[in-house]
Amino acid sequence: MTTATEPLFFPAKAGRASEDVALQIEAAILAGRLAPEERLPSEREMQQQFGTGRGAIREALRALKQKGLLDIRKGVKGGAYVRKVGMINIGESLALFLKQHDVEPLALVEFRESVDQTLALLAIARGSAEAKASLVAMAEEFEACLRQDEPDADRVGHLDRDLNLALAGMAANPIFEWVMQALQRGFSSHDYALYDTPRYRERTAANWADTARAIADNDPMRAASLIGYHYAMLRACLAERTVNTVNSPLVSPDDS
Amino acid sequence: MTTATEPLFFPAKAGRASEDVALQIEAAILAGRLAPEERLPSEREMQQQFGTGRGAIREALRALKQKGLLDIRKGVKGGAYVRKVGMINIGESLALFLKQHDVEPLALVEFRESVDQTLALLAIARGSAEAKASLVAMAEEFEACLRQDEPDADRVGHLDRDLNLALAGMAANPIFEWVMQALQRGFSSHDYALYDTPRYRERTAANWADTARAIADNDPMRAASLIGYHYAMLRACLAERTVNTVNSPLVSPDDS
DNA sequence: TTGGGCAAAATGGTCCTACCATTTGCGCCG
DNA sequence: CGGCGCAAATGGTAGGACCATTTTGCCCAA
Repeated sequence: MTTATEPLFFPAKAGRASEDVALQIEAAILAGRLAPEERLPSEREMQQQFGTGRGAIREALRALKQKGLLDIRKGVKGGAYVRKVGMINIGESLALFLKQHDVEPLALVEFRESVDQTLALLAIARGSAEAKASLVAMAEEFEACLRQDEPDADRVGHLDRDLNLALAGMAANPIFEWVMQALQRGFSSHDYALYDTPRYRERTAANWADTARAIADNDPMRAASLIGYHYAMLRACLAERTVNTVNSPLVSPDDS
Repeated sequence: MTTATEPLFFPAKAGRASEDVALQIEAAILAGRLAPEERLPSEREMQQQFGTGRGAIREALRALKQKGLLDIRKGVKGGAYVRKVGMINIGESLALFLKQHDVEPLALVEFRESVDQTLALLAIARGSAEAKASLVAMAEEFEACLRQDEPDADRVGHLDRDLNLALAGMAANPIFEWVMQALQRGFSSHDYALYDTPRYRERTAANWADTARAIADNDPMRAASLIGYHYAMLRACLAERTVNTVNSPLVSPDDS
């Protein structure tokens, strides 16, 4: 508490001033010296603290914003705010990857099946009774929603997403959550295909509910079997719409 | 071929000029209008094509560089070059995530074991005979390297990385390669712990070689068992260095 | 007293201009 | 013929001015 106005930033320099600035700010964030939701000094202030031009500051902030660490607002009370979350903008990286390589849907399905199988095991082993009950409730709500003649596509997508994330959360492993979060954007559009096809819709919904119950009942083999069935259906469904959707958007970047 | 000097970029826009510029360039890259290794116009040229100031151009380029789409060089013949690679800066995202949440190493181990098990199955099923032979050769070279009294840490790290990526490549699924690529940075530092401990070193090397042979012999159960053993050792090794390294760097960002 | 609207201040967004640093390549000189 | 250095191209930085947006609060009117 000796110095209330700790410098926090050193005058930086080395030809790559902007990178230096970015590194210092990032370090301050990761070290916790800048808490989430906290506001950084204004550009004109930092320009003096760093002893550099405003352009360098702006480029550093732009990079950190792109990196997902900052949130920049205009107007008085504006400025750079430290972003709280972490999982964000990962999905964007995967979306970019999918766009550049236009990877076939089956590869995505395959990967997700692998993750889901492990996830089910971990969820059974570590999920609390409440979490398991909640998962079953969600799955049954999902089932009810899909049984309707006119399912609300938005709601279906949301419930499906929540189900997957709930399952990932029960595994008590942040990496799985991270990957799941990243994958959501990329494959949700394919999952929708499953729900759009009436023939698969009911079976898929019932299967989800059965899977949730198997997890709640601590029956790993049954859960694995049901998950396998889910993806078998998804593969079949995708096979049916072979070259039908030649150039579907696949993923939609939302730059909010 | 009607217009040799296709405009390629529209003059744009008010308010969010830099974002607009970034979007146009990104779109041009993803649409293939800008090929990898191709060089964009100089900042001073683009500043005219876009009808904007140079600062806006620079901020856009900075964002795209951070995004992993561009590579910027100085001097004459310098400028912005479209990056060829695909796996881009995913690893950086994960490294950031690990730093922010300081996730325990065991979570990482757990996830990678899950991925590796699937990877081995896919490699057996899809890997060509040449690829399998190559994997065995690499594993044996790795083993030889680790048997030395004074293993070259750099070389060990490189070989370990190449082994993992080779395995991922044999799965013929870009997503697995993508994830593996992402995990390398965050994980390698822990793997090194295994190789630094003499007691585990030889066993680990031999185990890698055995695993490669099991894959080459199309023996999935044996491969699975060996992989399990690898991670059992890694867990034990990590357990031994419990709170010893309280605040180790874990991952080191290299902004080359 | 209270409500609404307007003005001022803070702050990011942009443009401009000049200059510095680095890299490449060409031409000059030995 | 060859090496060395200078000039041009280009990104990197500095500083200043102005615009756009948003918040705050003041002032006037009902």
